[in-house]
Amino acid sequence: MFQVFFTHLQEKVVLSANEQALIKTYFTPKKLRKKQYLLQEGDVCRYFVFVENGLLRSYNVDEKGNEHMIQFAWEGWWMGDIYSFLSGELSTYNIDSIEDAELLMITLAGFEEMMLKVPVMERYFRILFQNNIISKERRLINSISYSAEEKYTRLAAANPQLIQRIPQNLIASYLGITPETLSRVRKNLSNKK
Amino acid sequence: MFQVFFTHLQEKVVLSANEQALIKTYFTPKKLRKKQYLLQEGDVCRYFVFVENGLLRSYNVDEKGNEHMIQFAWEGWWMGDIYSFLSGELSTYNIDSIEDAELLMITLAGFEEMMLKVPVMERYFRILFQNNIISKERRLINSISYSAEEKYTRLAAANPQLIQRIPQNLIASYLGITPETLSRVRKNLSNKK
DNA sequence: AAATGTACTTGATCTAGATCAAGTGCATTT
DNA sequence: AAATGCACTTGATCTAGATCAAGTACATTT
Repeated sequence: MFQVFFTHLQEKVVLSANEQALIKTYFTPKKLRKKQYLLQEGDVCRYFVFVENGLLRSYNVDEKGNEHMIQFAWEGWWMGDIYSFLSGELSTYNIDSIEDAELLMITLAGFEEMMLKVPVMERYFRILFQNNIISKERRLINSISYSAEEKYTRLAAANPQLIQRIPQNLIASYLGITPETLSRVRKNLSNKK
Repeated sequence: MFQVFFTHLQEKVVLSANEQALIKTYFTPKKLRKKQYLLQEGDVCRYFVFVENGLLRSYNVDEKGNEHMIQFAWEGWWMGDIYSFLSGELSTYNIDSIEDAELLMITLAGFEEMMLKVPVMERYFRILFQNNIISKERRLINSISYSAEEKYTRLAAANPQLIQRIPQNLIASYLGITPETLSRVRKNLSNKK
């Protein structure tokens, strides 16, 4: 259950057996079936979760009922509404699973205590967040700078696994375009070849 | 020269006088005149910089010559191309100053050594990056979910200082809309009142 | 196996925002 | 003080992508 987790941690920091054992105690495993919610808007995000396997998504729903994909997370990724998690404010996010998933969950109290007891986790999260900023910044540049077709081809180039694994209508939403436009963009690209 | 800097640090972590003295040694002060470059595309981003005062911007320039604002940074903010800084790869970013600025610069070697010598800086940057993720995620949601008018009003609500301090054409670029559209949006909003 | 639902495609139309173009008012340079 | 150059505005037109609508193909439920 902690296999992917510790593999992922050890890619960024070195952990002793003692530290690993201690870290484990802060997490609660949880299984989530396809389509089940982990968080619904209006609730507080009480857990920051690591995905051992499976696939989750987070999204907002606007006044017209349209979903806007914020993030996808599969094996080795973290998921949550960090703002709500840290501040205790109500979340506007929905989080549910696209595929059956196994998760490791930590509360805010656990998160904070773990940092004090296992200081190397400060380093781990510093590096994790650092990388996250880089990818969010890229997505942002993509979003403000390019046409629908370019957004898609750049995403496909930077993140081919995402294209294979995520349904097309969710990719469209992730890019901020309609499913119809994405369908036409793809048709267009396949004709070009 | 380090006033804003240590005030900012102490908002997030506690530092002894010794730690402060040691931290200082890793930074080089620099003054940057209005319109001067700190980084040009094609160069490697050798410094991560803290803005003591003044105002910087980072942006990409696309094939058509259009600028796309990535970030603004004034007193108390950090600026750089984190990806290029950490990886040593060439940057696509340009960074220059909108207002005369005083900066504190650290190299990658300095950054890494500082983390080892003053471990509480891991915590500082973890918290800094954490907050940065929250604001980038908001900007991203704004970008994929809303109309030009909504993008502007939401930015103005979340970040009124930005509206006051940044020229309108740069705000337009930051939002991913044209200056003409932003001008019309503002006219429209002032008529509504 | 039938029925229902959902993802995706394709076509027709509409519209928000881009583009192009000209004009105004400041600020900076000479 | 004149001249040059931006930032911003306003108008006219164009277009990429949204919306609306219908049809097809799987997948899931009953």
